[in-house]
Amino acid sequence: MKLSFTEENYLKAIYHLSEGSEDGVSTNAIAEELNTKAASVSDMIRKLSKKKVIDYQKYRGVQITDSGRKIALQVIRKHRLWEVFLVEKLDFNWDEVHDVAEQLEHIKSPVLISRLDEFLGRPSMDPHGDPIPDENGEIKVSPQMPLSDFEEASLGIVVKVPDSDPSLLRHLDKIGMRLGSKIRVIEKVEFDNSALIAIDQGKELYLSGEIAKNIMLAVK
Amino acid sequence: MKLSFTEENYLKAIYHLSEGSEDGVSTNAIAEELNTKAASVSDMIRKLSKKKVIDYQKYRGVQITDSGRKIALQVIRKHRLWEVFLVEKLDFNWDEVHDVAEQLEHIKSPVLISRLDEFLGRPSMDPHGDPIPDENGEIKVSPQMPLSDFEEASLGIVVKVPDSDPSLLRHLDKIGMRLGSKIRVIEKVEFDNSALIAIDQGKELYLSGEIAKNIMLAVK
DNA sequence: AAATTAATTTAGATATATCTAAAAATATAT
DNA sequence: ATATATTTTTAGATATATCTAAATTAATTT
Repeated sequence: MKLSFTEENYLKAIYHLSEGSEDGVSTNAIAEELNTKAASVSDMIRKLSKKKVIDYQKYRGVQITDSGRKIALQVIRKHRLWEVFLVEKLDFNWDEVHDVAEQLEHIKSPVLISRLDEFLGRPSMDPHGDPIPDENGEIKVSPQMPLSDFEEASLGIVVKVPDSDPSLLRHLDKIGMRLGSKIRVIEKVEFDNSALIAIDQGKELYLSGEIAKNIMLAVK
Repeated sequence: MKLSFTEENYLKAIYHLSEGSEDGVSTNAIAEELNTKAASVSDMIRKLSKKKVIDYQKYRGVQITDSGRKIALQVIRKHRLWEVFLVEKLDFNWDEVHDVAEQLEHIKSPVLISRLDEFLGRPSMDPHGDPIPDENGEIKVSPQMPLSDFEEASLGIVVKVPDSDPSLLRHLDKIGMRLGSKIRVIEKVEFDNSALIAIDQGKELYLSGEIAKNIMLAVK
């Protein structure tokens, strides 16, 4: 199945919009996501439906099919692998990679992506902490544990912080730690369970054991 | 100046076709190069002419302008840098890279290519021995001629092979000839223009005149 | 349930790309 | 130099994409 650049983008948008809900995706939602008009979406929907990558009944929204989901996940896989390449190999900042990856994700080559994956050391997540689907479209939810359980010299990405405690969140904000932040645990202090960490390859600082217990990291 | 994928391909074709000759490039030649019809070429020519990347007078062929050449050379630069990446980093064979590079060359990003160039160690030629233009479109050339023009008992180094013909590249791979291979021309057969050569001071073998014409050697 | 509002589709308009066939211009041969 | 052949352009056809505006369907309110 060969899809155009635009068709792939529609499919990706539909995939993202259907995540977390069983309902069909509305025409208007797709139009908004892709900065286009509902009429254009209607046209494209009929086209994608004919290719069996979505299910569609008039006025009822669309559902992505298994084959459509597989394609969308391959595009997402490519996008995220390229992001890893840009950040790890070409020293892009993670806020600079999106637009380029948006182009690179549409390159068609049977071997390119598997070679790139290997070259990058088969990473499990992109620079923002999002998981990278495998060749079959499977997403492994990466194992995660509190920062306090990490060994010295290990890496993790912030995936969860307690949302119930404003004073903690304010502090995290102040030290520049947010969801997706890359954490390197440099040293663990036995005395008080505090830890010396580096955030996003930047400044080093000590974190109390109390805080470290409350920050969930995905193992990298 | 922002050109579409297709416009860039036209410009690249016109650049290649005008190399080595002062005459304008004919509509038919462009059509053949791009596997399209003369009528379509006429349309595109008017479009590119309006953008001042080519000069054009009806029925008189086209000449690439300085600004057009600059754009073409940037596309070529991108193509060749990506080829280096594919071969050096992703272990592609040099006969596998052309189609992928053909896609990658159209990725638009101000920083991507300079970062890639740096990552690859600012290479001066691609895996086929073609020179890589710099950011300003300058090409550094070394004196070279086809193997078929070499005298008996002369030496050369493989610097270029056509990147468009996988069957030739596969054959060269099989006989152990690659970029940088040291070639000694032992004997030239007048009858069919074939040549007896030695590769890297190793085994001797005959090369047809057809192949010899397509292999560029730097004079040693 | 009827009326109103919102969402979606359809119809038709506009723009673009690329083709075939015919016309026009140029090149070549006698 | 004229006739013939070739190349190139133009005109018109077809296909595609995307928009606006109108029509239709569904959802919400009263």
